[in-house]
Amino acid sequence: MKVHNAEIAEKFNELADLLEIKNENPFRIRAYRNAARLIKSLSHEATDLIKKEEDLTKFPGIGEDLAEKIIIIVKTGELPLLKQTRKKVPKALSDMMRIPDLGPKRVKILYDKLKIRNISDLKKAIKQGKVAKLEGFGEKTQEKIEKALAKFKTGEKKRLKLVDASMLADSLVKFLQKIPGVKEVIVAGSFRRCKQTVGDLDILVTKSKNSHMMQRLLKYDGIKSVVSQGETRATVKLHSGLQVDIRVVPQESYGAALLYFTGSQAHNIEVRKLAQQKSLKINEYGVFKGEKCIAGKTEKEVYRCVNLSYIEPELREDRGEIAVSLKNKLPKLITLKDIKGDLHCHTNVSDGQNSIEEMVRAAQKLGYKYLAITEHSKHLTIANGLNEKQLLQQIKKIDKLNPKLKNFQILKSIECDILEDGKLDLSDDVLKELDFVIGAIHSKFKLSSAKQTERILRAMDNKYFNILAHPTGRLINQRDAYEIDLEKIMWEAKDRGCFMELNAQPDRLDLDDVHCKMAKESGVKISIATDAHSAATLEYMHYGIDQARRGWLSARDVLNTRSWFELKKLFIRS
DNA sequence: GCCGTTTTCGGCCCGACTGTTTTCAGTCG
Repeated sequence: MKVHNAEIAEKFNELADLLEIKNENPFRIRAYRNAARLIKSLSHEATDLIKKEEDLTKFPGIGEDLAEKIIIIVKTGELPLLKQTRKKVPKALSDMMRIPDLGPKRVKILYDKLKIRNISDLKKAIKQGKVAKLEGFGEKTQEKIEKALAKFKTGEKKRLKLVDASMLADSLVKFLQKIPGVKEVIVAGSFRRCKQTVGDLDILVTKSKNSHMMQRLLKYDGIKSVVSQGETRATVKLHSGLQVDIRVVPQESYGAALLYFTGSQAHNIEVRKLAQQKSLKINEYGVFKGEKCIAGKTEKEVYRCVNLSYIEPELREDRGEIAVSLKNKLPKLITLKDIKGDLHCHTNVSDGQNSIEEMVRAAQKLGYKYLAITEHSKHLTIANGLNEKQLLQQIKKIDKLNPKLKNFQILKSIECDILEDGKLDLSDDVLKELDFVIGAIHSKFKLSSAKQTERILRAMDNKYFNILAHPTGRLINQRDAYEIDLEKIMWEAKDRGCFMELNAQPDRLDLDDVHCKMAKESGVKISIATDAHSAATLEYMHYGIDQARRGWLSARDVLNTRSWFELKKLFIRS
């Protein structure tokens, strides 16, 4: 069985939890956590790197010992040190640390004094009022834990999709901006870094001295409860369950605060380490030389203090951006303005809502030069997929429409099903009449990785195949990616002159950021496409751009930053 | 456990808020 990066990371994280409860050296614990984070963010499976005998110690934070441990996990699926540690500290204590207000210290006290080994022990002890009597706990803490327990379910905390968080953020930001004395309001955190999902919102506010922003904030009708509230910081929960942290900072600290609250935490730590090396100190109020503040108004000047060129928020994940920025070699990231057209959308001929004409008008309004109409093919009956005859009719219709358009081209295409054996759903006789062909998997998601990979490679063997749509098939928070060897597919796509899609539907975002970077490294160009099923959703393009930027993509890495004239040549396979 | 114009030891990012304290530890981001 192949061990995935996420499983390796999980083992290191659990080990870190247990060692923390054992009160071990905090820096050793941090090393395990750093390693877990690093492994999760790798664009390659550790299993594959080890197979290729690559030296894992080249990654920052991985030394001889951790490299050896990763190899053991990959080879045996086990981490001996973790097994031993579980004998001294029960695994369930690590789960208990997920409960708010319970950290390693309190979990240890509960375990030592009350023999609490799991959640149900904890519930019992609270009922008997034993927890409140423990040193360092008290009535209020017991009450808080009791409340948290009522909601606590094991497993990952649900993160909101960026599109959903966006609606909640917009409305709150508008409310804050109307409060007298409030100057700037910006959502920082993972939202500003455009992560595909966000766990909470971090909102940064600057205001005049006499503004009673914090008091007025509590009048916002979206707030369900107040977790904490001070002069410069408040934490509230919205009715949707989303937690919001609001921080007030002085105007002169705006840049330093924005940098700090944008994160990621790992990125900030690296920046601060650089400062430390230069005997500077960076906190959310500025850059300090001794007592003296030497920068802080803008993010750019904070970065400059430690010899870094400005790093776009989407890159701040500690995935190598610091080292590249030191050399001033960061890529110029793609922007929405670079996009010249959309290469994937549906009309009411298959399962879309609008006519071709309506879709075209919407695309022109967005300033595009072309729009590809890509209906489903016949195998996808549920979506009114087209057969050969129907597709030929649509081709004719588009040929009639095109001469009437000024400075705009409708492209003839199809989102053709890839059948289980890797054949395409429509005959070559019709496919050859199209400007290009998108291939997609809409069935048999459960094939083995080897079979699914082979299926896609066979489809790409067809010389009319150009772009692989939503390559992993995942739906955020709903459906996992199907098992495929994406790295192999990318190399083979490059070989055949095929391309990958970044599907910009907010619940797909497929390829994701890490895979985009992998594609860039493989030399495969990407089509950022909305897969719009209505005129309005052609505007989802920016969600794709967000992830592309997180994947380090420049305009040249993306197909549809090109004119149709230039693009046409890339679609002709030799 | 990692790392090195402090290179094999001795450091390792930094501050706000809460509750339980009476000056601070724990948790969180």
